[in-house]
Amino acid sequence: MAELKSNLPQGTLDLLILKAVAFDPVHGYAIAQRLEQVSRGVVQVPEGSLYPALHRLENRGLLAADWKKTDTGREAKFYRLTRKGRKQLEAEAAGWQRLTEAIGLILGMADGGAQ
Amino acid sequence: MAELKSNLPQGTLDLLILKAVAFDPVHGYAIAQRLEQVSRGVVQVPEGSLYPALHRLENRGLLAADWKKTDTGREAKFYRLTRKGRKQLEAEAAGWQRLTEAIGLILGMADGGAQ
DNA sequence: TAAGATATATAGAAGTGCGAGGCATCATGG
DNA sequence: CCATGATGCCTCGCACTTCTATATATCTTA
Repeated sequence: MAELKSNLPQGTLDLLILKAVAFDPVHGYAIAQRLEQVSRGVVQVPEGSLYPALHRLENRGLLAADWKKTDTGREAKFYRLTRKGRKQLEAEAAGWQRLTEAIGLILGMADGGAQ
Repeated sequence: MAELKSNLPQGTLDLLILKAVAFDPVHGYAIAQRLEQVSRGVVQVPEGSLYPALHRLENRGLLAADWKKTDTGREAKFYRLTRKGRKQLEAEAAGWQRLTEAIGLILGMADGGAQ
């Protein structure tokens, strides 16, 4: 069994959370599930990473939260994007794309070809 | 000026260094320049990140180093991939691709469609 | 009443990146 | 002859994030 766990690079989790919340208010537990589902299990978010990240984003004013009832009738903290958070999401998404393109260039370097 | 500094996500630097060294032995200073050039300036590697990373990779047995003379006649530490390092590079490159695809799926989620 | 899924939270450990500094050599030009 | 800038290596310590482990509580089902 090789390493099937795909640890998220530092800073990436915030972007994913912002994106997961962008559509409609969701509570933490569901965010993790949503990310895992959409990424087909590649992205996994342990709770010890998720909740500190949510509080971080809330403190920075990128997320806001309200307590509501879930479908199952339990109280849960539903997070939503603030205006600032949406802006941040756009910026981070663009930055991510720039970065992946740049790294793509590097990984595309010939390493067996000529020079 | 917005944030023009492109911080590398944690763990990515190792991959880039391994790749930069994969073709031929290079010394640290040149690795940073190579990465910056190929990525068109998006990836920047400060020395405070570079040298600790090189030592890390050497200690893990992924890189090996020899002192040689550069074109300019100066002594420099040339790093090369070990067999283990090459294997690691392949694994990390594959992992990176899996990850970017997964994140691509997430970022591709509709968030502004309805409502 | 026990188990398992749902749901939130914190503490501590571990790892990484980066700024700031220090050292040394070589080429250039005043 | 000496100052400057580019080359080239290195370490210290802060800051930040992630993960493992743990604690708590509710609801459903058996």
